[in-house]
Amino acid sequence: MSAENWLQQLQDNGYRLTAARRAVVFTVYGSTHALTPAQVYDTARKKYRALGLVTVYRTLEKLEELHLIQRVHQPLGCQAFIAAGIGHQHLLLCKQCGQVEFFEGDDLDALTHSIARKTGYQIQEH
Amino acid sequence: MSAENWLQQLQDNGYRLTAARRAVVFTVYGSTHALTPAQVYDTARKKYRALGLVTVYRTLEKLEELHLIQRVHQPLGCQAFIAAGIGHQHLLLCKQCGQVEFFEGDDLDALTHSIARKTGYQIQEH
DNA sequence: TACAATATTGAAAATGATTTTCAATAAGGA
DNA sequence: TCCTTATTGAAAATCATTTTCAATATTGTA
Repeated sequence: MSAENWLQQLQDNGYRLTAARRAVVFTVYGSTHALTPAQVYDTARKKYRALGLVTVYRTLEKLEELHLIQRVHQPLGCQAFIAAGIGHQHLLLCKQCGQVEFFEGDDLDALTHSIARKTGYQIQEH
Repeated sequence: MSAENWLQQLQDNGYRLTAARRAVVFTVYGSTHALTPAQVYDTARKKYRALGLVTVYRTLEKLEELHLIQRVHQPLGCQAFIAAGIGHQHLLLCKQCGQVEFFEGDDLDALTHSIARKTGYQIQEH
């Protein structure tokens, strides 16, 4: 999955391709770290100066909707985003406190079941 | 560990005992769910009407400092708190994205090691 | 290629949560 | 009881996010 592919998916879903969106897509796609909207803004503005912060928020919203990025919660400022679907991801979600944890790897099913058995957590999503 | 014990710890650490703090302590201590500052405010004000939201923030801050409560990240509004140290808790923390997950139970050590081995996550805290 | 319909834009204003400031008050040691 | 000083709540300030809106740019169609 390439950055161009993300743009293609935006277009396929009826969204227009603009310089602003390209800048945001290439920024988030190219990062290995979770980025806050402000960080995306700062970085993407190096590619496209006229970019507005509002547009960053709106584009991230759409990328999340298409499951191209994943929302992640930081200990402090909260709310950061990172490219989704890198590898095969497993997600543990606590329905009570809302915390999530996800792992990459292929043979974690037994593990998650084990955790569910031992702790009472239910595996809600996978 | 009782609510009175929390008050004692506040006092032992040089903090004064006030009606406002008592209301906050009893509220958070008595909840099995993670509560947002606003929720703590609403509930605690039933015990002590004159309570201010600002004081809730300040008291939560101190309780967290003393490790009596734990900050937890909600999917949406973020920032909620829950009593810490209920049972024997294990905490998984991802240093990259900042997400945490904690479990109760006693025999998860083997599990966390296993997870660490399989996923490359390092067990940072316990 | 030119046009027209309309999605998208950035700026500014609005909102909502959290933090800071400050003068009045209350806790707790002497 | 008195005195020092930590704590208080209200209001103002700050910061992130969302909404509003008129100007602009994209894309399908001719």
